Amino acid sequence: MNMPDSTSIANSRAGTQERILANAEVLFMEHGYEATSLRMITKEAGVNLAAVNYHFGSKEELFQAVLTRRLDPLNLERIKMLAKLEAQFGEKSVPLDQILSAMFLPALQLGRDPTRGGQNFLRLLGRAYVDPAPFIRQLLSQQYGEMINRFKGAFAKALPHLAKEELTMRLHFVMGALAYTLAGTDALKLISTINPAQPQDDTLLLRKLAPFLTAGLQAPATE
Amino acid sequence: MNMPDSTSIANSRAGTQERILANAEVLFMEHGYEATSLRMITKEAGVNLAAVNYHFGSKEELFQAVLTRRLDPLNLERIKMLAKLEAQFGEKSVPLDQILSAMFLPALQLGRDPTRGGQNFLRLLGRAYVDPAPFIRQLLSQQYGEMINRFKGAFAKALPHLAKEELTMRLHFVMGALAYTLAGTDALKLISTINPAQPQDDTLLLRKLAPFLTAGLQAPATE
DNA sequence: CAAGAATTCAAACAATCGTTTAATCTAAAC
DNA sequence: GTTTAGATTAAACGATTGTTTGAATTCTTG
Repeated sequence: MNMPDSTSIANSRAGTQERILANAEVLFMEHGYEATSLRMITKEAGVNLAAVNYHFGSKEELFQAVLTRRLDPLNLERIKMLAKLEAQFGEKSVPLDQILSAMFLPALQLGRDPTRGGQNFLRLLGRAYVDPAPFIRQLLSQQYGEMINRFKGAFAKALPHLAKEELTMRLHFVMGALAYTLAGTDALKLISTINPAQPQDDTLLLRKLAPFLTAGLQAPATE
Repeated sequence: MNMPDSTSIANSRAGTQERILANAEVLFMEHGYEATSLRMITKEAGVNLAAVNYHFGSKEELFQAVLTRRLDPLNLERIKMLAKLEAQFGEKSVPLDQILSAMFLPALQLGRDPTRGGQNFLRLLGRAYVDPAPFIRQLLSQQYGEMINRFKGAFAKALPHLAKEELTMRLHFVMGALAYTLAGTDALKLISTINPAQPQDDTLLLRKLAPFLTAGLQAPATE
């Protein structure tokens, strides 16, 4: 009788599933995958311990669900944005800063939107980039594969002076700086003590990153 | 009677301690801190399980020992190299690429030297950069604090057009790209399939990174 | 309302974790 | 050779891990 939302599937299910996902996202971000126990998650979510295995199957599948829920739409958005730019510029190559903005802007918007995970998810993503767990590496490569290849083509067109191998490496550096930037407020404190009183402007960091990477990508090719 | 090496401390001790450190380095790198158990380490090292607690006190202290053993000399070398450059240029600022080389060259040499941990340790270090564990974050900040501040001064002198905050962020990006580059051969495969047959030239990656970062650091300041 | 599927629940599962204990062994000191 | 401190060992500690079970409960469907 009660129908809290308009989904066609059972809604009592959506309630606990959503609570698990939301709390797992935060806890995985704070402590990492291995150091986060299912008991921490279920306790924080206010659901029974067995609920994770019932709804998701295993801890690994839960992590996968946490990641793909946000990552799939994000990467689709990026690809759509790039496609629009490519259509707009036709035969000409899309300018470098606009390619980069197609990568960053969707992530920026997601970071500002708490209903889509916000900053929490971006940090979780940054962590996952360097997690050694094989199932995470495999998950990321299949989640990112298509998006990266599409962008790689656009970059190659915009940077014709670069050999294919060198371009690959530079994209690697771009991803690294991006991942590291997303990964942590903590890490910032390592370099210097940024005024902790002033509210952290997360978008500022990413807006400063784009010019840095643009210049790096445009650097002359090495011999 | 038997004296296998010239250390003044008991040498049977140095044997197991060294075996533990060496194997822990590899395993921590492969699986991360949390996912590596003391039983994996002691079994691989061929020593008793209790040996870790006896010689190092705890798992955390073992990890600390693994890190500082390589990191202390590395950062000292970097500082010494920078000091030499600063003495050479006197009042003038040290050129940007030479500052960067003072950061990278010692790491490069360490990566090529298996007796100092080689590529294994560099990857472990890259992982530690983004590990959420508080004791790792604290350990790194006290290990890196002095070195980073010294280099920050040199960078500020070489890039007078940058506001202090912007410079801090750019150094953050530099560390990110470096950490990510060090962290993984795996991560490379995420971006593109680099010919797996050809033996991976680890130094190539770092030599390509320097021009990229130099250009990024020299980018005009944002408004 | 009754039948049945879907979900939640407390409890226990076997396995593994880091750490500690006390006995055994080694090797140098007197 | 005896003593003594240091190192290694097997075994067990209590706690926690992810997962499973079967009964209790809730919800949807006829």
